[in-house]
Amino acid sequence: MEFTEAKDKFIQTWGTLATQWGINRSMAQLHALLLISPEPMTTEDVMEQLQISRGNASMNLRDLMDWGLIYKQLKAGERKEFYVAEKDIWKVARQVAKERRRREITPVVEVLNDLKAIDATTPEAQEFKRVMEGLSSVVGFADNTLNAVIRAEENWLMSQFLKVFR
Amino acid sequence: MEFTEAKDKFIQTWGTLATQWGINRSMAQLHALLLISPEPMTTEDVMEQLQISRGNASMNLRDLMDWGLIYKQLKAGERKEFYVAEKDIWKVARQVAKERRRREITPVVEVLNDLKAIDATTPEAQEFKRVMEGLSSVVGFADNTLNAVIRAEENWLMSQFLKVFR
DNA sequence: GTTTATTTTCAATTATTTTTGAAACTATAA
DNA sequence: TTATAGTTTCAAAAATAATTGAAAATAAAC
Repeated sequence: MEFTEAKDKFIQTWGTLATQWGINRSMAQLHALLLISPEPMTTEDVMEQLQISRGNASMNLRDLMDWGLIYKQLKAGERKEFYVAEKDIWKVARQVAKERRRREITPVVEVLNDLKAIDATTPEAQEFKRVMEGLSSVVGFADNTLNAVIRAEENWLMSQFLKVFR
Repeated sequence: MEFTEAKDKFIQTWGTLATQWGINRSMAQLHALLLISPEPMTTEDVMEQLQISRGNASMNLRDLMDWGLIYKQLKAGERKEFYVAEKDIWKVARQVAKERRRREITPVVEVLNDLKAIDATTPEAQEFKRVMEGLSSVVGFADNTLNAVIRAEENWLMSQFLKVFR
């Protein structure tokens, strides 16, 4: 396969995968592009490569910074801002795990805790409580797993352990 | 909190969470509703409870069956079809892990394998290859983790182990 | 066979999300 | 200070995804 073709396919594939996981395509494609770029890129660069507008680029670059996946870089004598992706791919994974946990899991854990506190008089309420308790444990498991990823660096053991389940 | 209120809050919360993970709201809400219902429900029942159309109900109930999260049930003497959710919450989790793996992870693994096979002549191509290899290992890790969940039943050890990282 | 109850399909509509682009803003340089 | 280069914002437009509803299909009952 041609390099240019491979690059396009990667950016495309990454964008599609992201969409299925609730992340918008431009954001994923920007990330993909910066990941494989050996050089820092300007807003102009990414706009041209992905054929997207300035506004779109600006907003999604900012979101990527909020997620801790890319950084702004200044070059001496240059007025423009350059962007570089975090290249340590495990750090990227940890960062994604961290953010999704914070934004999505934690709030749900709280709601579930509230919900399992109702008093179960009717059969419906009993069933409800049972389901809430079950979900709590599953969500708790997901939470632990994400934490395991987040702390994988400190826990060499973890990654070794998971290999067992190949 | 009132039971009816709790029920609504749960269905609402579940729908929102699902949206953030790329699953449509109706499907998630249908699932939530059936999960907490002690009795099998007809299409009419769910339409009324969630205030959605027949078409919407029909399509999403079918999707939920494709995901292996709910079952059709026939009642003697009744012409209508009844739906029940899989109530074993760990089975639900395994099923979701299984399906997402099959639909999303596996195809990406294949693409990445293709992409890391290009020959790296230019610095760009070298960087590209490096990133593809890194991503392969991360996606491989995700794959292993999902597999661990899928086989959790057989692997009591797994769940115990993850508790360490609480 | 026909009638009737129920489910499914899918084109059209509606809702939601994403993207655009130009104006407003910021900061550096002259 | 004013001009200039670059960035951000956000209302409007476009694209995408979800939902409706009525017609078609299916299947049980007669």
